[in-house]
This record gives sequence, C-alpha cells and structure tokens, in this order.
Amino acid sequence: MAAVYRLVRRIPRGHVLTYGEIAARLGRPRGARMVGHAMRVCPPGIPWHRVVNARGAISLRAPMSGMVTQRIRLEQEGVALRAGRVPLKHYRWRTGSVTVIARNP
DNA sequence: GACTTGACTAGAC
DNA sequence: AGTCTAGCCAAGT
Repeated sequence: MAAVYRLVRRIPRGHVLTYGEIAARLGRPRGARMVGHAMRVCPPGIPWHRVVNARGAISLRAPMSGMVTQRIRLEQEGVALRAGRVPLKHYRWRTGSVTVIARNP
C-alpha cells in the first residue's frame, strides 16, 4: 500500500503509469486491482491522476466527478488525451530512465 | 473472520 | 474485435 503511494509520488509531471505496471513494479504482477483500491482511498498529496488503466484510459467509478478532474489535471500537466485516452507510447513513465519532460506544444 | 466488492489485466473464446 | 473468465489482494460488511 504505502509502496504504491511512494511510487506514484515519483511519477514526474507530464507522465502517467498504469495500474498493472505499478503493481508489477511492486512485485505483484496481478495486483492491479490493489493499486486501484489504493487510489480510491488515496491520502492527500498523491498525484493519483497520473495513474490510468492499461489502455491509457481513465477507469474511475465516478465518471462525472473524478473522471473529469483527472482529465483536466492531466491536461494541465501537458498530457494530451486523444479520444479519451492517453497515448501511453508517449507519456508512459519509464522508471530509471532520464526524465524526458513532455511540454505543452 | 469469512464473504463480497472493486480506480485491473491478460488470456481464452 | 467484442465479451467472458480467472487471478490478485485490500477494505468494507
């Protein structure tokens, strides 16, 4: 749990991670749901909006509140959503690699 | 303390 | 290429 938050906090601005990838990084390749739960109860100070599902889409259970918030906050960070999804090829954060900052066009 | 429920995902059909 | 199934594990009942 705490490890999830620690990792999410390290996601650089303008990048995203998937639930599954976070889980995998924590040694739980199938524990994506756990990450989802961790986000649901996330304490303040966690950039939870940088976490999306495996296809780069937002899969919140509260579409009209959290979903919009997440999209807006991502866009404010320079993550452009295409067709309601984040182009993971471009924005997925690679841990350990040099942080390539994605800027607004 | 079992049972259900999920911000999930990979594979089967 | 859409839908179903089975794993996973923390929290709430």
